[in-house]
Amino acid sequence: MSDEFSRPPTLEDVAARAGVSRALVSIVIRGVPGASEQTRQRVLEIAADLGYRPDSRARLLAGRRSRLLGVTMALNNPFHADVAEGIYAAAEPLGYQVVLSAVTSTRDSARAIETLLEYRCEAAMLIGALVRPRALDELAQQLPVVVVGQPARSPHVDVVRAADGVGVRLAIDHLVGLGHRRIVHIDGGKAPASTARRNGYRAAMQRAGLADQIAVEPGGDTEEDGADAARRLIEAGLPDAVLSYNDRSAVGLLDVFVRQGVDVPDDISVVGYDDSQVARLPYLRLTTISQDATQLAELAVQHAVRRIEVRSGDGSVARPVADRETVLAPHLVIRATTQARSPRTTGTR
Amino acid sequence: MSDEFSRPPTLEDVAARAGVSRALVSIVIRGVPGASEQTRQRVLEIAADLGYRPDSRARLLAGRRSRLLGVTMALNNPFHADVAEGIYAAAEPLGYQVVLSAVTSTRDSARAIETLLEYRCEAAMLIGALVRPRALDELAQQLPVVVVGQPARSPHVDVVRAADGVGVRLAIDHLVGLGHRRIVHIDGGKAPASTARRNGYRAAMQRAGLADQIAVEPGGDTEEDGADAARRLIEAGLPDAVLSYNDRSAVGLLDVFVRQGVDVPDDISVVGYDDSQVARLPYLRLTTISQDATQLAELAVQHAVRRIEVRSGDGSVARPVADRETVLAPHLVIRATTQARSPRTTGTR
DNA sequence: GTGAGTAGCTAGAGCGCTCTAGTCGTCTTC
DNA sequence: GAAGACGACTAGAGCGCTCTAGCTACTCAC
Repeated sequence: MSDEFSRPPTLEDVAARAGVSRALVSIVIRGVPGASEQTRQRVLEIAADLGYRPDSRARLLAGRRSRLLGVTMALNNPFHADVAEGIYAAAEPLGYQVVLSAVTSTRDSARAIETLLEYRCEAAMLIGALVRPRALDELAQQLPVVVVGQPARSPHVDVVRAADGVGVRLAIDHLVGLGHRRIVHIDGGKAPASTARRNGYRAAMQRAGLADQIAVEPGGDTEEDGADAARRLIEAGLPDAVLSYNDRSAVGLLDVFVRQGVDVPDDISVVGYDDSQVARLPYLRLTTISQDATQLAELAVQHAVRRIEVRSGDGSVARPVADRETVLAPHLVIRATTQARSPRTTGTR
Repeated sequence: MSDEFSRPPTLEDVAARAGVSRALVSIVIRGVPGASEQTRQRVLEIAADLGYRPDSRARLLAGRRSRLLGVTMALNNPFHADVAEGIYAAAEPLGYQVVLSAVTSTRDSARAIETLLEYRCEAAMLIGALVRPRALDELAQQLPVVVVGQPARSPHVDVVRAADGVGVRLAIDHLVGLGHRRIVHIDGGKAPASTARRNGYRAAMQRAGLADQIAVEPGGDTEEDGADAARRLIEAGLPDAVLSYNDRSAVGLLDVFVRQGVDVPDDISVVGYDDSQVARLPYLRLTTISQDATQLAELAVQHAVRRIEVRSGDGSVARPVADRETVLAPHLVIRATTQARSPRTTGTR
């Protein structure tokens, strides 16, 4: 009873039981060629019988490569969670393992990154990284770095993100196609991508011949910001449609509209941004712009792996290294909050 | 340029530069006694200068203990995220590091647990574990296991969770105190804790002398389930108040109520369960029952550490081991969706 | 002056793996 | 039948740390 949990078996134990060398067991366990089918079976059986489980600390230490992909993320951010899920899914088929290091209120990103370095990850993937450019550069000197979901200043890191301008234009074109002309943009304020989205909105309106209709309403990235904007909009007279900085803000808009008797989409069309979980809620069904977290994740893993392999490849003839930055085209997800301007004349599809 | 990222410095490198032994540098880096203040400073300086960073793989392998706490969680679950944050916060002061292993759509809990074992964690903490009792028992034979947020069948694992019966009673007592009598429970269907909450509801109603008012409306754990229930409620005639299985279901209820012109809380009071992020949204302000993820996390870490230390302590005189299960009392969070039955006579506080 | 105690340091044996450089026996090839 | 190739296996040197045991020089009590 005092030995409730005994020391886990090692390669040595398996080797002894099988009457072969440690090295051979290692070969069998790793599934590499170099053992006869017969011994392979026997060793595998004994290993299973003993409950042998490779010790990843030792394995990592002894191997010349760790095949570890470090990922930092904010635990409470659903978008980060989606990307992280995608990274797991994309990394395993390529033979890489993922080390998650969370950024929380008691654990800043510097600490999270430190952990990745201590584990000797081969690359660091920073989701929505809140890292100072200087620190980013410094990190990039130690291992390949991929920033996911945001632009980054540093020329030494890879970036995988969605094109804000394109996303906004998709939304505007959709609304214009539905016959709307007075399309207001609810701004994101100080939030990361808001400048890009605001500029994208202006350009898209201009392109649609609606330069005279350009109207940016101050906002932010929370539901409350959206709700405030909605109240001002109602007071000032409703436009045809609204393009919100993000889904959260759009949810605030919708809430106020519903409570004030403004029907969406009969009275006004609303488009969000992000295609977060909330946009898909059956009672919300928000039309929005999707950043496709899964694809972002896939590309981010590709970037990371490419950098790793360039680095470990022979340095003599430098392989052509692809672009530092991959910008994805977001796409429009049409749900129930947008509709043609005058249902009577245009029909609702 | 071919050596863009050079091999990170080791203890050996620092020792050579400082003209001392590896062991002494180790002593300094770990901050344990055994070095003079003078050498300590010098070594630390050189280490910083070289950019030395301990290799956790080697450290883990060499030490007799890993001081690692393994945590499995569903990445996209906000409640899990809250608990994980709490675990990080509680573990570090005790000198334990956290290894996160995510459960995703491409990575089941067995795989997640496997990873924890390969890292030789000293305990496994399973948040909202979807693990078969048999597998749980098997796991518990290998290391201490703490299940967080859910009851568990196995007598060999620790459990830290909130008391559903108490939570429901708090909600009912609150509503009764506000003068409500016709209080309907929207059921959770097949969801984990729904039986406990349903029974708690019945008991609490009985206790309040409202046995004749007991009414359980079928539901589930999503917004849609809540919305369906709301529609049926409106058709059948509104009760005084509703206690929902969880916040998500309550959000569905609120949405339908608002759209149908039912005023909350004037016409009906609504109480959710979980105190998830959504309940706190400024435009929702849902009265709900909080499970206090932070405290759950703290207690879970305490359980884990206690088991670890009992195990590593001398097995001769078994230390008294506390209860396997800690059940926390949830508490009521009063927000804007509950109100006294008749504001005119009772006042709203 | 001797022995004990102590602070500050080092040597060296692991930890559980991977990987290189073999060895040994059997099969081909001309 | 000698040379070479190949498949199956082993020995042993690390990987970068921690930890025990021991060594040296210095202090102090008696």
